[in-house]
Amino acid sequence: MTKEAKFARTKKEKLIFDAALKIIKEKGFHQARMSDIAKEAGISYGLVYHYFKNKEDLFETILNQWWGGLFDILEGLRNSRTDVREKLGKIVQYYLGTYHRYPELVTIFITEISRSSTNLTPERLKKFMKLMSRTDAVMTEGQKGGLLRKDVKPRYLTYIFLGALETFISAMVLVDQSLTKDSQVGRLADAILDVFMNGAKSG
Amino acid sequence: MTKEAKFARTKKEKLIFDAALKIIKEKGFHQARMSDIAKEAGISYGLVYHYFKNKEDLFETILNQWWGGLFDILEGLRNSRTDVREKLGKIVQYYLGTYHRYPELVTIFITEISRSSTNLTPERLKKFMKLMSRTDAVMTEGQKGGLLRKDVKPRYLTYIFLGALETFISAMVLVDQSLTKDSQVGRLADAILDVFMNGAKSG
Amino acid sequence: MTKEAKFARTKKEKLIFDAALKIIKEKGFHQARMSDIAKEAGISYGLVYHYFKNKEDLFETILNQWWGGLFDILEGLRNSRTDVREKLGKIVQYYLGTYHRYPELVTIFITEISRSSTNLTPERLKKFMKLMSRTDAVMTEGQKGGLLRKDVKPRYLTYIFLGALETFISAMVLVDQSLTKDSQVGRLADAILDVFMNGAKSG
Amino acid sequence: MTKEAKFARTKKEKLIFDAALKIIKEKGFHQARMSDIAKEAGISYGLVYHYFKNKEDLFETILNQWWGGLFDILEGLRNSRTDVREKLGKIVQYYLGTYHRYPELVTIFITEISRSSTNLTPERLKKFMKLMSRTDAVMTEGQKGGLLRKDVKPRYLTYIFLGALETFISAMVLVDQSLTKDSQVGRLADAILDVFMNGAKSG
DNA sequence: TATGAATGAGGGTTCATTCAT
DNA sequence: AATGAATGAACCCTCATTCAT
Repeated sequence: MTKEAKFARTKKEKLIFDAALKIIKEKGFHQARMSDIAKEAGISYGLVYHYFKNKEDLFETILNQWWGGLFDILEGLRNSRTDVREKLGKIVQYYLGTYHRYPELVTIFITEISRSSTNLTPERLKKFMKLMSRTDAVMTEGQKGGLLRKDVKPRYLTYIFLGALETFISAMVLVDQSLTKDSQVGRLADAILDVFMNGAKSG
Repeated sequence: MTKEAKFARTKKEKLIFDAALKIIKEKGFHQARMSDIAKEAGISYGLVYHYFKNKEDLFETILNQWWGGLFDILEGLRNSRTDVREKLGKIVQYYLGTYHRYPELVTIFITEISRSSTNLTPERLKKFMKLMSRTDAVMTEGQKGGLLRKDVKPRYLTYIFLGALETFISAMVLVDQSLTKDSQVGRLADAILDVFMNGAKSG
Repeated sequence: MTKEAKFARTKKEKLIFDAALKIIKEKGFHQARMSDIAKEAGISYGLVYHYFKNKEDLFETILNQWWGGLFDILEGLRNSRTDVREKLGKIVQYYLGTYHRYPELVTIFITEISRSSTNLTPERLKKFMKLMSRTDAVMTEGQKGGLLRKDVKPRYLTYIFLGALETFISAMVLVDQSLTKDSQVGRLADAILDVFMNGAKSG
Repeated sequence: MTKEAKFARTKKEKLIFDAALKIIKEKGFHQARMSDIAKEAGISYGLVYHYFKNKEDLFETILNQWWGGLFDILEGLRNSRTDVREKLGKIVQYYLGTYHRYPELVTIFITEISRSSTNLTPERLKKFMKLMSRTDAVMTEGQKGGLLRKDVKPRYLTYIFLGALETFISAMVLVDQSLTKDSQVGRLADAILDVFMNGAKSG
């Protein structure tokens, strides 16, 4: 089952979805105009409202696309026996992998949600907090298992880990770098993880 | 010379500046209304235009306040002989110290600029790139001096370092945590730096 | 010949008609949406256009249903030899009787047409004027026959008579009162007529 | 204190108020467009929103103008010792007098409120019910004092009285009749009252 | 300096109507 | 007959900016 199957019941819906993705990435949530999206999708203005209740609904659909996949991953980590590094690797892979196929989706998440408190409805904050606490759990588990240092709060490790990961991606966005090969994705994931685990220090 | 002196030629100007800071933090750049800012400042909205050319000008002034201080620090690092860790510490201190005194300013920078490509005018992108390359230089220097690992591109180290730092702060913003004591600032700075340098791994 | 037969050539047509009646009563002419009507009728909204040219046509059909019956009555009064009170009684009975069977139809007539100049197309005004002049004729006849006072213009008597009648009904609508028994209708008709003829004064 | 003083704090407000009155009379509440009102008032679109929060607020202001005066009258009747006929006369005079000076205001009340259940918000229904019960009280008092017949419910008398009055006026509106002389107002009032009290019957 | 009235270009949303299937 | 996707003209409301006082 592809990711698209989750939301795109019709071809037009997918068309609008992708157009919205592009426009929001360019202009941000608030600046994205419905008319821009319609034009980008090559359809009439009113048709957007045929498929989505309103702007908010369209945006929520987009975000849920991201959150859905992410929570699937996080859920999978809960009962998994793999070690911390591998678990964090799964998270990195979700970010990078999704960026590989849906660059705009990841960009929107990072720039419009992960940071901007402006767009944080209570509903969104709740999801965000869930991401944090799930990652915390991985960190705590790592500390208990003796793999992660105990002198730093798990929440702080979460901040640093996710921050490194997200900024990495958003910086790539700025210079419009795309991940065209799967090997690239793997190497980047390793770099991020390795620096997080072993530090930037040499030796 | 105080930071205020750089821009606040008059008391009213400072009043507007601070009001804008607060409103932009709450609502974001685009959502911040001039009338909100005027109301917050306790003046008529016509007067804002007496002191600032327009919305853009007001926002640019605010951002320059941040950039000015940051570039002062980065400039100071160029010819300094201190080691890498200390140099990065200076950057961390600028972020945290400014957050201590001007929480909104740092928040705005991180949420509205550092990530959001939406607000990136060419002018702003230039400044952003300068921050990147200056930090790159520190990393490169660290690699040459044998202090930083050489198997990761300096630019990548920059991403990870700044990302960890910025997300740390923006996450604190979300939970509305403030840094009331200088000792807190120091400890946080150490934690961030230590994890960046030595990694999250125990032992 | 039933009233329905006048317009409802098909079952679907009747379905739409009744749905429109209900929706218009609830929301008024302009606020009634074609989609509401279709949904109420349980059909697709495209089909409404198969049976009625457009919104205006549908509404006109509804109003003609009312006017048709009313003019039948009024026509019957022209050459009738019955006295004034009985003639006015026939009018009252048409209003109350139709309200009994088609509450919405009467409501719509009173609220959307009888009063509101908003919805008055020249066509409708013409019909309205016809009602007035026909009632005038009854009043004039009553004056000539010595049954009605001559010191008040027939037109004024018409205003007062129809006004009392219509407000009576529209007020009942407000409190959602329905006429479930024929005896009720008769009593109400008597009350209205009696007050109109003999006045509210005691004795 | 003039009626205008109650609402029109500024000249522009009055300008908008009068323009709205005219447009609403012509098109009805829902069909009245803010742009029409602005154009009619000879001002820019946005200025309407400077003086009135929104369409609803503007319309409410207009209706309160009517209700305010009417309730003043009704309140005055409560403790008054004058007889029923005179009390009802006061009500008639308020309607006709206001129509004399503000034809649109009365028209709007009758066509858009008194009848149309479409526009009846709970707030408005409350006011409407107050009018009814206050008039009921006058009728009841008349019955107790032996002046009005007791075989008809007070509420029914209210319906007939107000209905006659309102239809009288709305019919005048239809034929665009205006009351230019005060003497006309008095004579009409007498006619309505006399028919209501003594009936249409001759002798 | 200071005020807030005034302007008008947008942008979100609704809904009657058409039309391909 | 029947469906509902598709269109686009309206219409409400916001808000940056200007300007007379």
